[in-house]
Amino acid sequence: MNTREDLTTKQRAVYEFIKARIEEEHCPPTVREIADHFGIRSPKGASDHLAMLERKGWITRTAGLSRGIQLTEEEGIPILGKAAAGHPILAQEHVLGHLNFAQLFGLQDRFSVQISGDSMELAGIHDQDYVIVQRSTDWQAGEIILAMLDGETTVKRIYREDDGRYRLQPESDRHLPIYVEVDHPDFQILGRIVGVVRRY
Amino acid sequence: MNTREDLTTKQRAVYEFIKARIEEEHCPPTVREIADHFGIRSPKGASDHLAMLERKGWITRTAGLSRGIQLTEEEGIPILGKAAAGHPILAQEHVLGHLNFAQLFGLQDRFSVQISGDSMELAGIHDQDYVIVQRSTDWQAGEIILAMLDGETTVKRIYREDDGRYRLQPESDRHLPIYVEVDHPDFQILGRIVGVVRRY
DNA sequence: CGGCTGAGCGTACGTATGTATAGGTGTACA
DNA sequence: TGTACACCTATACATACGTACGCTCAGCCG
Repeated sequence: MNTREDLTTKQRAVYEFIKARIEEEHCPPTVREIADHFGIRSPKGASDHLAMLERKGWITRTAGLSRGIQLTEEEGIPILGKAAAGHPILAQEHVLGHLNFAQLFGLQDRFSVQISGDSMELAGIHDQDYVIVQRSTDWQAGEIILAMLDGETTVKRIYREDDGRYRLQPESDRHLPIYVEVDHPDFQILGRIVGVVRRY
Repeated sequence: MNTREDLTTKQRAVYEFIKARIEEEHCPPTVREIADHFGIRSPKGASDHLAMLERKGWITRTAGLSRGIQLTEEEGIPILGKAAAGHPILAQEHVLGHLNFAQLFGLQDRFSVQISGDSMELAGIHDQDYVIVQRSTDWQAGEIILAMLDGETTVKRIYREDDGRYRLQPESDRHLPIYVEVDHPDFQILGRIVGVVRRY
C-alpha cells in the first residue's frame, strides 16, 4: 500500500461505507447520503470527513462533480506472496498485486463453461471447475480448446496429425485421444481456454 | 437474459458507453456526460435514449437521482453450459449464471498467494496458479490449507495423525508427506484454500 | 393528402449536490 | 490557560443534474 496515514474510528467507518457502496451499487454515495447514513444533520460534516480521507491519501475527489469520489485502494483480492518460496507478510503493507476478474481475463468475448468429467485432470482442470473461454476459431498446436463434436462440447488439447486429422488429446490416464477428420460435418472449435477458476 | 427488445444503433452505442463507464469508473455517467460524448447539445437527447433503454428493459433508473442508472445485465463472465455434458448455446439468451469474483470468493478476509512448485499437482493446483485463501486458524482433516513452517509458506492437505502430529500431505508423485509436531515452534495455519485461479 | 409514430434535438425549470462561511462542543496536550 | 484537532450544526449559494415542454424530420398507413 501507499503511505496512508491512520484513520480515526469515524473516518474508518466512513471509508468502509463508501467502499461497500461502490461494491454494491457500483457508484459512490453523495455527500448527503453519507451524512444521512451516519446521522449527520449537515452535509458539511460528511464533507469534512471526505476532506480528511483525501488529505490522508485514502480517496481522491473531483471538485464539483457529483459522486466524485474514487478509492485509492486497488480492487480485487490482494496477492501477498509466493507459497513454498517465501514468507508472505499477512499485512496490507506487503501486497504484490491484486487479483481482479476483469483485469485477469478481460470481459469482452469471454464466456465460461463448467467442466464435467476428468479427462483434463493432469492439466489441472478438474470436474466442476469453470474454464474461461476466449471465443475464437483458430488455434495453435498444443493449446487447450473448447470444441463441439457430434453435439457434445469438450475441452481438450488440440494437435494436427501428419495424416491431416485433428487429435484431441485428453490429459488423463483413463482417457484416449480422439481423432477427427478435417471434413467432419459436426466438428467446430468454439474457443481457446484462457483461464480456470475453481471454488472449494 | 430477459426479454429485451432490440436497440437501434445509437441506443446500442449509448448502452455500451454506459457499460464501459461503469467498468472503468465504477460509476455510471450523468445525462450530460452521455450527451457530450455523443455530441448531443442537449441533455434531453441523452435522456430520451435512457428512457428508451429503460422501456426496452436494458437499464433501470432511479428518478431524480444523479447517475441513477443501473444495468439490467448481470456482471461477470456468462456461464454457457457444461462441457462434455451438453451443447452450450453460444448466444446470450442461454446463460446459466455469471462468474463473478466478489460473488464467487467474497472479498472480506481473503487474500491470494501464487503457487510455486508442483507438490499439489494432483489436486489440480499447479505451479504459478493463484490460490484464494480464507484467513482462519482452524481446519478440518483433509482440507487444503496454507501454512507457515520454518519460515516458508506451503499449501498442503492437513491431517492429524494418531500419534498427535500433523501430517501435511502433498498431492504429487514426487513429494512425501511432512510430519509436524504439535508443539513445533515455527508452525502456523494461515488459512483455508477456498479457490484456485489460473491464467494461460 | 392528413394523421400518426418514433428518433432526435434545443430551451427552460426545479431539484440534487458540492462547497463555503460561521460557529459550537468536547478531548488531548503543552 | 491556551491551542490544536475531531466532530458536529445551521445557513447559504453556485453549479451539477434530471426531466418536462416543445419542436423538427422521416417513415408509414389510410
